[in-house]
Amino acid sequence: MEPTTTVRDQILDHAITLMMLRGYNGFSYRDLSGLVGVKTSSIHYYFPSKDDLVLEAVNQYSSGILAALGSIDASLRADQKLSKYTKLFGRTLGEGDQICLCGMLAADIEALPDNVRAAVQAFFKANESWLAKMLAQGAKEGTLNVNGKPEHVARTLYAAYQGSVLASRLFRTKARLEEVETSWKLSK
Amino acid sequence: MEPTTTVRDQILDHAITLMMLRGYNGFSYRDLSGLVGVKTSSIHYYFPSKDDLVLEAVNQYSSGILAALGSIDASLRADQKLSKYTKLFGRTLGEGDQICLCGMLAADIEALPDNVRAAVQAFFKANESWLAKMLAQGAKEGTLNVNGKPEHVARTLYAAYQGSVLASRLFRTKARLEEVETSWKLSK
DNA sequence: GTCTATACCACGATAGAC
DNA sequence: GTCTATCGTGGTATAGAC
Repeated sequence: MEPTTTVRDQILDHAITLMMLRGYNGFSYRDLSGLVGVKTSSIHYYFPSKDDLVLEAVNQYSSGILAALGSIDASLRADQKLSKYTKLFGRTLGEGDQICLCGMLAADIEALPDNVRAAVQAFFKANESWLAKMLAQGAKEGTLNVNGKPEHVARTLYAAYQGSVLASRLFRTKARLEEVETSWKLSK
Repeated sequence: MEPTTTVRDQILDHAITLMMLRGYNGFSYRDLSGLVGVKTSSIHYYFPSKDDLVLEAVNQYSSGILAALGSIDASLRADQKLSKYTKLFGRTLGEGDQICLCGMLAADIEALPDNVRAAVQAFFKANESWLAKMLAQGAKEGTLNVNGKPEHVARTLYAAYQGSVLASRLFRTKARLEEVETSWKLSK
């Protein structure tokens, strides 16, 4: 028996993928119509406006990533957690042509309503707060290079990940993403 | 006597500003028409296609930034150079709503032709190579936190700047950009 | 070099039948 | 819930007069 997905979920999934590829202004209801196999008017039934669609896409994407973050074994060393985090970020790259949905929407943010901005901000903060805890642990263990307050360095580290996934796609190489990890790891 | 700017230069300048604000798909010939005061057909006279316009915009933007980079006093300490670099990046933020043109186009890269991708890559590499030299100097002086090979750390540092300018706009605070600097500076 | 006029297509969105 | 049909708008681009 074929695993069934609702039309609504298919729309949402394709919208996420397309936005990670081309951004908010780079995909259309027509694109989704072709991918899902329903007319654009049916998509408006589920998501009356494009802004509605984007907001729900961010929420779904965010839930998925944060759940994966939460399932990282808390008993690992900090440098091991950092490796897991890099892998997680690497997965968003897909075939090498996608970037983090929230990084992409941060680029498009001036065209988006406030509720989307708030959702993207929340995603950033959740990541930064997870990284801050990890850095604090790494500083204590002596496994990571933490030059400053953890919450402070965490924001820089997260920015480095967002920037690196952008550069990885630009140069078509995953290496740039992995370099972020090694720039924070201490080899004693 | 009024300082005169050619129509062509005005188009280019406004195109750069608009793209730093809303990206490649977020501005139109009509927008430029309103800002410069000529019809869209006149813009096509100077830049036959939008891709032509973008390519020239990148080249102009790149020249300006790299010239500013080149004019940073070579005799400064590395940590002082880093501060100058942060200021340079902060200037691109404008009223707080703009990001680096090449960072923005990196987000839109899948919709752009190869010659634009090459130009954006060249801009990234030029910045990274400047930062690598600065980091090498900082490691020798003991003024900067360089954990790894300079060329390697430089790519991470540049990614952190690109990511931070994105986050600065998202959260409407310049502080995030300035944090990058302090994450690499050593206070002895 | 700038204009008017226009072609042509893509877009988001809605009304209403089924 | 999905469709057909359509509306209005905005987009890039071109032809041709001035």
